[in-house]
Amino acid sequence: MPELAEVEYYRKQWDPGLGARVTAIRTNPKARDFRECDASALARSLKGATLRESLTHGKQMVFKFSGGRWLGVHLGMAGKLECRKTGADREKHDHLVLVQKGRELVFNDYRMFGVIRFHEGKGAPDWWSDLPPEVTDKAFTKKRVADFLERRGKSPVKAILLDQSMFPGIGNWMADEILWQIGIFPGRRGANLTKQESDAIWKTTRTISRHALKTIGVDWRDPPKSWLFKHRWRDGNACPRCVADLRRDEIGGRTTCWCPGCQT
DNA sequence: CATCATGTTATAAT
DNA sequence: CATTATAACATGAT
Repeated sequence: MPELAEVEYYRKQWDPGLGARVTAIRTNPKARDFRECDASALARSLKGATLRESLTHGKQMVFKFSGGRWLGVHLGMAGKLECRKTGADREKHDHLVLVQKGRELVFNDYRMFGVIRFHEGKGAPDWWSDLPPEVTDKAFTKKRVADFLERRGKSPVKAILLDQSMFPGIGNWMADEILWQIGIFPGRRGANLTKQESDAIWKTTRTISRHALKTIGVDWRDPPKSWLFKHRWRDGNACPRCVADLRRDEIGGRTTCWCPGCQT
């Protein structure tokens, strides 16, 4: 479910635990989410540590603890973070629970496409420090986007927008929204886009990301009704901007919603 | 029972 | 070798 704004929303769910010690850990070490780290070593190390800070980067999150302990969380397709009061019911797919006084910080992920990472050491781990510039950052430039469209020239632009090495945090709904707002058909090949279209992808990626962070990212509030967002779920829904009915097709390996009237 | 889901990646194909 | 397409992952909703 989560793209960059949803990830920001979930990051904040653990804010009540900032400044507090972790008194105990519960893990489900068999969960696929632990395929990149040792769940029992993580549990041993985090017990007694204090949660200091949390950050997002695209779809990635990191929770920093006292003693140079770094907990990485990727929500995959169905992961979520919750803060529950002590004594709340345990749920079926709670795979990591950080117990604090009066509360529990829970990672729940029924599909187990998420990833938990852990690092102990002074500096940031590679999985955090080696990430590409965020799309809202100054370092995310028109030129980087233009060069990338060229390099991925044979791919449909929809697939290019989903590539996390250039567009960290962009997912299926945001990619559709970007192309719909500009009026580009998602199946167009990267190399066939004009300079104007490339610049528009750069700009619209940033405006949509910023707006989503200010709405969904704050309190799961819907983005503006004028966006494709709320209209994209059923084939045949009317385009909010023209008379055409929206279509859903598999483009770039993912179900894609687009408007045959607006996107060419 | 078959299909689909806001994600990533190992492997196959070009 | 570099890039692109496909299958697989695990579970639940429709």
